[in-house]
Amino acid sequence: MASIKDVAKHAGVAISTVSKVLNNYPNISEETRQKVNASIQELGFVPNAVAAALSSKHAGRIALLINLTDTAQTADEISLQYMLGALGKARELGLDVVTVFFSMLQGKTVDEMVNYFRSQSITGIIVCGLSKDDTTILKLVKKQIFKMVLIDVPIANENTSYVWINQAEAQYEVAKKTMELDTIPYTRILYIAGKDNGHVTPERLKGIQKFAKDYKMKLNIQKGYFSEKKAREITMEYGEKVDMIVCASDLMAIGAMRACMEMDIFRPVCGFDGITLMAYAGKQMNTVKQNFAHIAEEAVAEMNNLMSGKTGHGIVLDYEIVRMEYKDIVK
Amino acid sequence: MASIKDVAKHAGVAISTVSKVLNNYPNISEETRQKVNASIQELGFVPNAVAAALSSKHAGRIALLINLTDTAQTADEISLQYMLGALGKARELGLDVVTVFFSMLQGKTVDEMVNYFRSQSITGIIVCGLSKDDTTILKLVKKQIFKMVLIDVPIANENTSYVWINQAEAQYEVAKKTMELDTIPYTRILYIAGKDNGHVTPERLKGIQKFAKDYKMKLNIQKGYFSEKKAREITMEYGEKVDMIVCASDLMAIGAMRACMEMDIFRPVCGFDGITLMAYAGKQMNTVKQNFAHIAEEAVAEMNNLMSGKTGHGIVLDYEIVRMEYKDIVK
DNA sequence: CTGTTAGCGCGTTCAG
DNA sequence: CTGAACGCGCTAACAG
Repeated sequence: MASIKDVAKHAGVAISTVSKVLNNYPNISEETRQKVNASIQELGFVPNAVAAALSSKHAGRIALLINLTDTAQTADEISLQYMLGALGKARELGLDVVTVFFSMLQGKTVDEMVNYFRSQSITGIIVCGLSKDDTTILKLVKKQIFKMVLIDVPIANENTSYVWINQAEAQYEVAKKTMELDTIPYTRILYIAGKDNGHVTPERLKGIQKFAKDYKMKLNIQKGYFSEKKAREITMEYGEKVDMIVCASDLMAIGAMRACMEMDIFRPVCGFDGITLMAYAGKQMNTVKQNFAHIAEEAVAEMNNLMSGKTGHGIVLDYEIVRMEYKDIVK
Repeated sequence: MASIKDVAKHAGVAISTVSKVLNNYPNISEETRQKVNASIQELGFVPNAVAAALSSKHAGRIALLINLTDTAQTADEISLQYMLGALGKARELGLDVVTVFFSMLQGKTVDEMVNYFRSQSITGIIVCGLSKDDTTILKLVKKQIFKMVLIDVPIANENTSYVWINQAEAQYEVAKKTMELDTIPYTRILYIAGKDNGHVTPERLKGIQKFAKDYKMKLNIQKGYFSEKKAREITMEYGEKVDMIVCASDLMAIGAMRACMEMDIFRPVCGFDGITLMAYAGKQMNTVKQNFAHIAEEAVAEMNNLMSGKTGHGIVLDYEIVRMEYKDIVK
């Protein structure tokens, strides 16, 4: 196992010189850089990330904090896509990532969390699925001890940044596209919202409210709590009295659609997220397709900026309005 | 940020004494042990995993290698459950885990993989979703450079071990339970197998073959490649001519069930794995429910054994035969 | 532009 | 049973 010392000996230079070449430091002559790189190649040397992390405090160990919502194992796709994007990008940027689930932090105080992350030499934290109920983690954000990038929670300052899509606009657009499928004018709309404690819920609500206003529609807002069953019950109760059902998540859209099918009525339903499960609803449905892997990639990139001393300014990414059905996914 | 040095000072002992307490070394008086533990509590000290990994070569940084099968985003639940179990148990045992997806290793040679893991100070690797096609990783196993624990691939020696369930027996049992739902004797059975390159496929096949033999049934074996669509096509072709359809995965069972519904025939169908999606098939179905999180926990525990110098002997875990339907999951 | 010298925080002999 | 001393592989001042 070749170490930096071996490379230095092989190239006939000092250890620190090798280190400087590795980290792209400025004051190195092109000649020695070549020489060192040649030795690195020859010995098949790969720098030891652990030692690097221990030595330089600034170095890039980051935690990927994932909130696995107990309500929906079927929405696991989202978490996994986050991870896929984040871990891939991190490796590309040479950052070491520790994956942490919310459940592993449960019951911990802010100080305990700080100790935990510090003990792991973690300096940056990316958070997926933060809700307003996670007060301890929100406190952690406010303390600004670590560089943090939040997904779907717009907070930005010197140590914090975020990545999300324009929720209000997306909610507006998917409703509009769904309405336009029909030529008959709609006048009544049922909106099944998420949880009050979600950061996206009020934004999406704004979107649908603007939509209802723009198109002069009567809006019935019900809380579905991102639950398939709740959405189903709401639809059973109000579905018949509206022209169209807009849901703040795919899972709820599935519940709503199932309710319609069971009542044997037809109402256009649309969802939000674009998970594969959507296709199992039984009928075609519109939804807002988010590219979660890409969102996570951008989050890591933004973390990299933050760690380089740049102030977070937040990143707004694109989405797509798509129409999904069973045959699309079964290949 | 309290370090081991602070703890030592606070407790009035040497650093090494604290270290010994932390690592449960024998020659420490109960009195000093108490004293040190008290200081640890008081200072909220958490050992720095990075420094520990650097210092002791044997120490526990392990990689969790996950194969995200491109075929089924909907089966993400399995991967995520593996991760949940593994990361939780690892934290409990004080092991540092690096999550790695197969896709990040694609195109790498064995030597490159070795370099990669070594550069991360990784000494143990847990592999989820290994197939016979992953020749490079199998070479890595044979080299025995790292301690490895394989899920569903029975290889055991000084540096390798595995965790799995009795595939043949489970396949037999789920078929039996499904048959017993009816009072009419069955004579023809359609088996939709997985991939030839899977390690579980031949085992499950053995199970169904024994079942067919024991109950004197005619067995039609078709390869479904774990594809929902393929299973659907197979069922379209052969479904009508059999009394019962046994599938080597839930996803294929869904495909088979959908085909039956479309052809408007009824045939009992059963699956394998117990993923939530199963409930979206449209009808009740039996399946083999595996506790993936627990499987992963055991894998980490076995890795811990391996790293302590114990020889791998493999671990066989339990499964459950369950009946799933939509209303079970919608809460 | 390059080499020397300290540590990072911890595990591990080996004297006492 | 305890503690001083050394080193893991690397980065980061500081000299030269």
